[in-house]
Amino acid sequence: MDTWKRFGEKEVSHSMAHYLQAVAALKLEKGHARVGDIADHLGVSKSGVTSMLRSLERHGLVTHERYGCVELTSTGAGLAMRTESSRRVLTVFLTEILGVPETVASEDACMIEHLVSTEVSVELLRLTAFLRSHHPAAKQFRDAYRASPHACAAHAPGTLGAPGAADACGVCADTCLHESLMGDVAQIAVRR
Amino acid sequence: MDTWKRFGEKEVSHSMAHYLQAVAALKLEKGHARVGDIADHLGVSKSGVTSMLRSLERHGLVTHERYGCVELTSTGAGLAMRTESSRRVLTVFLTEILGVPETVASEDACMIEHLVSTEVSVELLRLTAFLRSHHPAAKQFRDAYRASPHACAAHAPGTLGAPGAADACGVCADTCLHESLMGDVAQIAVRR
DNA sequence: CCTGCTTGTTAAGCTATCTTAACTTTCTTG
DNA sequence: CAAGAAAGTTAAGATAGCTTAACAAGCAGG
Repeated sequence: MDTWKRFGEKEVSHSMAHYLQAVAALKLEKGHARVGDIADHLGVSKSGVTSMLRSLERHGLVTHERYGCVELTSTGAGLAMRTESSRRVLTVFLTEILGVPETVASEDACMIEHLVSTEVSVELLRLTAFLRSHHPAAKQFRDAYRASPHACAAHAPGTLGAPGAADACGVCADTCLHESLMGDVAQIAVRR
Repeated sequence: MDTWKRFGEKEVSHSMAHYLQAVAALKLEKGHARVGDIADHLGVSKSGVTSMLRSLERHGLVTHERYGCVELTSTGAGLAMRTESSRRVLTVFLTEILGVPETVASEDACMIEHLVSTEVSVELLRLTAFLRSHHPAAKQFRDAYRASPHACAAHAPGTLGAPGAADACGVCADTCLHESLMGDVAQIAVRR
C-alpha cells in the first residue's frame, strides 16, 4: 500500500544513475569527464548537466569545481559500478537465458538496472551462471527448455501445483497471465 | 546513448501505473472507485488524486466526472491488467526461482513491473512455469541448483565460456560482477 | 594583450507529481 | 429540509529534470 511511493526515494534516480555511469565511462575512455563530454554522451544540454552535477554533489556522489573536471566520489563510483554490473547481469540473463532479442534486452536492462535490489542481482547472476554452465542439469535444462512449447496452456509440460488442465501453468491462477500480458493495449496519446 | 532518455517517455509512469491498478483493485473490491478511496489506497492526498485523474483522463486511461466515480477506459483497464500480470510473474520468479525473500521480491516487482517489456514478461513466465514444472529436467535443475555454491569463483560448477579459473563464472568478464554488486555503497544523504 | 572561439554557468520557464489550505458540493440526519 | 459532516476541487507552492537563451571564463593566435 505504500511500497510504490518509495520509487521516488531510491538512492539514485534513473537520471542520476546514468549521469554517474557517464562520468565513469568518460573517465575510462578519455581520462577525464567534462561538462560538455557528459552532455554529448547523454544527449542533454550542458546546462542540464551543470544542474544535475549540483544535485549529485549535494548527494555526495561527485565533486566538481567551476569550469573544472568532474570526479566521482567513492560512493558515486561504487554506485556507478553497481548499476553497471546490474545492467550486465540483466542483459546476459535476458538475452541468453530468456532468449529475448538484444535490442529489447538492452532497453529493459537500461530501464530497471538501478531499481533492482542487490539481492536480486546477485541471485540472478547465480542463476544465469548456473544455467549457462557445463553442469549436466544445466545442459538438460537447455535442451528440454528449447523444445518446450510457448503457449500458455502448454507452457509447462506438467506442473507442480496442479497437473490438471485448468491450472496447467502453475504460475497463473484465476486469469491466464500469458493472455493478460499479450492483450493489446491501444495506442496511448495525450489529447490537446 | 539515447535509450536511457526513453525512461520518461514510457506509456505510463510509475505513478500512473499504480493509480490505474488502484482503480482496478477498488472496482473489484468495492464495486466502484472514488477519489477518497484512491487517496487512501495509495496514501496520497485527495487533491493529488484529482490532479492525477485529470492527467490520466487526458491520456485516455480513465473517465471521471466531477464528484463522481472513476472508471477505467478499455485502454486503461488493459494497461492495469498488463502491469498487474507483470508484477505477478516477477514476484513468482523472484521468490520461487531466485529464492529471494518475499519482502525484497515484492519491492523489486513493484518498482519494475511497469518498465518490463511484454516480451520479457512473457519469456519470464515461460521460464518460471518450466522451472517449477514436473518436467524431469526441471526437477534435476532444482536439485542441482539448490546444491550449487553461491560465491562467485564457484557460482558455476564449470562454465561454457571458459572452464578455467580466471573466468569461472562465464558471465563476468574483466571484473567479477558478484563482487561489484556486493561492494558496499556508503549511505547517501543529501546535505543542507 | 586583445580578439574570438570554445566551454561552462545562470536565468527563466516547462512538465510531472505531490502537498497543504481554503473553498464548494453532496450527502445525511434530526 | 436545513445544518453540519464528508467528499471533492482549486489554488498555490515545492522538487526533480529538462530546455533555450544569454552571459561569463579560459585560452589560442596574431
